[in-house]
Amino acid sequence: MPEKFTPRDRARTQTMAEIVAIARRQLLEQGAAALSLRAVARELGVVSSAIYRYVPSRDDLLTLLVVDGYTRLAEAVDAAVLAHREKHGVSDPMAEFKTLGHAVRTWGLRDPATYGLLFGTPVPGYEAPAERTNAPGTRVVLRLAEVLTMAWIDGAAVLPEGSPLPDVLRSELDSLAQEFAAPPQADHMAMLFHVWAALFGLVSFEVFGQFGALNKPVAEALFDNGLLSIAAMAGLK
Amino acid sequence: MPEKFTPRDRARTQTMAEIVAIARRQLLEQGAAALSLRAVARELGVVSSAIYRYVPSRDDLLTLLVVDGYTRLAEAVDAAVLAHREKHGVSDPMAEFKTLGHAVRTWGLRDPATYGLLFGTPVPGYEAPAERTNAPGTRVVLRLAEVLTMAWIDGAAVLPEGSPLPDVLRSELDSLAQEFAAPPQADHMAMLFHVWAALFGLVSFEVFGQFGALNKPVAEALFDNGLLSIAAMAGLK
DNA sequence: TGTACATCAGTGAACGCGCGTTCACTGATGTAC
DNA sequence: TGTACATCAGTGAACGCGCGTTCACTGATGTAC
Repeated sequence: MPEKFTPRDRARTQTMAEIVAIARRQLLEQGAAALSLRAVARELGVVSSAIYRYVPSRDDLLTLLVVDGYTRLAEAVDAAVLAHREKHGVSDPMAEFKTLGHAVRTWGLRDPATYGLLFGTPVPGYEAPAERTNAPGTRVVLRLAEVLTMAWIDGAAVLPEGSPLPDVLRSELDSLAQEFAAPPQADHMAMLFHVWAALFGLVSFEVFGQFGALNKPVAEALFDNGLLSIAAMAGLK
Repeated sequence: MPEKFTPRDRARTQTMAEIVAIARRQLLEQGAAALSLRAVARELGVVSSAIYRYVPSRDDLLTLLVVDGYTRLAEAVDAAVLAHREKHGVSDPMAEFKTLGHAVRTWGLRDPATYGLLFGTPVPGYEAPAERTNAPGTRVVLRLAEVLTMAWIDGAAVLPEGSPLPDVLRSELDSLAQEFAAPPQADHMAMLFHVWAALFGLVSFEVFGQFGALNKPVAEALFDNGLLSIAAMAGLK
């Protein structure tokens, strides 16, 4: 049974895409809490009730934006990392890590509202449905895990030794490690978390304006230097 | 000219405090964007226009909350660090750093809404007035700077060497270092930033629920382990 | 100490606004025979 | 290929709601003489 796409079908998917695009722009201009179906309808050039043909509720529109945001971020990151591999091979994990980090930062600065929706203050009264959100939401950590794991496995990075993990934590991380395919030990999982959090901490401070006014080249150099320190924390040189 | 406090004066300061407390609770329940003067007035048991005797506008109420939040956080951090010094003397910078970190985390988890107001997505359309916000907003970094600097100076911590900072960054950080009294070099300033960002990245992920559901002892152990890694990044052992 | 006036907290009505969502409807597009 | 029916996008009116802010007011509290 070959699927047929009628003009109506095509119009529908196009309208859906337009709705998401409009919502994204409004998010950027006024924040998640101010996102309104009526405003989207208005900009779409359609009466306010018509929007319900496409989106069942305001919360659903938010979910659409969340999924779209995670996906775009992951695609930006993947594209950057894979392009780097294309060019230089897989031999330089430090460069890959920096590429990944800069991709996150660039994306966040370009679309701070969506970045905030994904990594900032939760929207009050809204909880993203895990079954739609988990898969796209974990793509970046998984890529990060891949980069670090390859380095740890082939010896390009050596985890600095610290005090051993407490047992509760160790067992929890060991079972979590299964899902991540690669990192061999709980210590690696813990470090992965810390690197992840530190990276997004750096980006969040800049995107949310916590640093105050730094001019662009300075901010960029500071971030780059931060990536070096974080990499060193993970034993990457 | 001795100041007299009439009953009216006392009533006023008390009402002001009550307004801030109510606003803080509403922030917690519904988020910054939903904070409304009318709702505060309602809960205060007063007609909606009466609130204007105390707060000139909604934005001003937000500023009050921001200042109050920074101040309470700084006081929690200072109290924890100073209590630690009281007990153990000043000789253990690693313990002081961990104390500081845990104080930030505990405070953030206890009042996630205010934490989000200070360190999360900016409230759309609102910009905190720097002249009221800067002083309380920098207290925690300054304390962090103090802890790290003491360690760097007396040799308890040694900054790992990395590639030299680019010139733009170095000169910017050198001039910034003046304001911070202590860290002798631009490299220290850069590391201070990274530690600061990494610490708040860790806390933000947990407060904002990015980690998903971890039970309490696990989350705590993971955080504690993260602090160790961050400290190591700064050369603290 | 007592009185006249000024200050201030709180009232109640009103303004104009935008929101999410429902509903019965019209007319165009698609489908089955 | 032509017709009858079903599906769907979009309309327009309406619902009940909460918001920030202004204004003229009343009555209690504070201050100066």
